Amino acid sequence: MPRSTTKPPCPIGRAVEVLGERWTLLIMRNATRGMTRFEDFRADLGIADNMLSIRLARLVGAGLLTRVPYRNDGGRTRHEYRLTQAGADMTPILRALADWGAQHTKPAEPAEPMQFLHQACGNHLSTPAAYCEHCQQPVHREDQVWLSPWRLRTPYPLAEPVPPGN
Amino acid sequence: MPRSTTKPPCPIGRAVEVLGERWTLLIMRNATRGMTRFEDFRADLGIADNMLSIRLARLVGAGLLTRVPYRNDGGRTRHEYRLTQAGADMTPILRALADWGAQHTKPAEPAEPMQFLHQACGNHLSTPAAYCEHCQQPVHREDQVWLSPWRLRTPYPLAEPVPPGN
DNA sequence: GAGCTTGGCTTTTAATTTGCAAGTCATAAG
DNA sequence: CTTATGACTTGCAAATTAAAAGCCAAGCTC
Repeated sequence: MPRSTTKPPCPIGRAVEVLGERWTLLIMRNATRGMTRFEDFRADLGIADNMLSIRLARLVGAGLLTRVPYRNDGGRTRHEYRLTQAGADMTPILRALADWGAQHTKPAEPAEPMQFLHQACGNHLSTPAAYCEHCQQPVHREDQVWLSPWRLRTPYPLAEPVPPGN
Repeated sequence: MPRSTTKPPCPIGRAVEVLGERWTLLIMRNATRGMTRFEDFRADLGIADNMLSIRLARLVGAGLLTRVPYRNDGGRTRHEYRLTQAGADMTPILRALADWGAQHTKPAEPAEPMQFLHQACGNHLSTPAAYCEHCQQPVHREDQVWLSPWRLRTPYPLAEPVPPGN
């Protein structure tokens, strides 16, 4: 993988460089759920153990996870992998993936849907929508523009989807 | 890639099955920016053309993009790749990736930051936070719980990050 | 009007990544 | 004493990705 332009100016591209390898998002999902141990990741994901080693090392190197000793086996110290702040900050990404997956894909076997709840009251947390503080209102997709100054000095609208009927 | 459990009960896992291959997120980012043509994707991403063929075909098959004819070259019809509704619904994922990338990674060369604006007024759109309609307030990470019924019948809190000082 | 370029691919072959199996080392369990 | 567990590492096969070349029709170049 000769990453021609590493560390591109686009933050989405940079996020994908760190998070876009196979297994990485699933490891971070499990870590967010509270999983910390090598063997638990291996068993839950069904990932090959050498791959898991490499992925965990990369995530530690990238600062999303950190190795915390939890037992001393004679000469060898056992570590668990805990989220750093950068790792914890992935929750909005995971939430967005979950919402998309729930809306646009179906499980092989019917399953109860995943839910996101407010601990205090137990009610559902609403899907986060873009919000304009200035206008004090939510803004939907077709009313937002993006600005990527390294490509274009002016804001551009998002591509409109083709209407359902062809 | 012997995907042992395809179409898992977890919507994050299902989203990753569709979106998690190399290049896919970047193709969808560019499509969201209005890119539609094979040659433009190829040139912008630096992806090998055979890979691009395969990825576009998979995205069309998965219903995120659709092929729309735009020219008839004698025997051959040229198509462009346009977003479907499912593809357009990826904006929150891209937004979340951009926010994370902006906060936790740095470009090789300093660059003006990417911005998300309200077309009507030109002001910034705030980062979407989880919101509890019932309590009428935003809910931060440590006050939310997730429920994944196929794993556990009770809601679980999200893992806390280790504090910065080791 | 012969030749070059463009757009969108497909095919072949090479490099890289992933997966599987086995090995290691030290403590714990039976 | 034997087996199991946890967290790896190493070696090799299988799958995925990349690089390169080829194709085909239209359009443009001189």
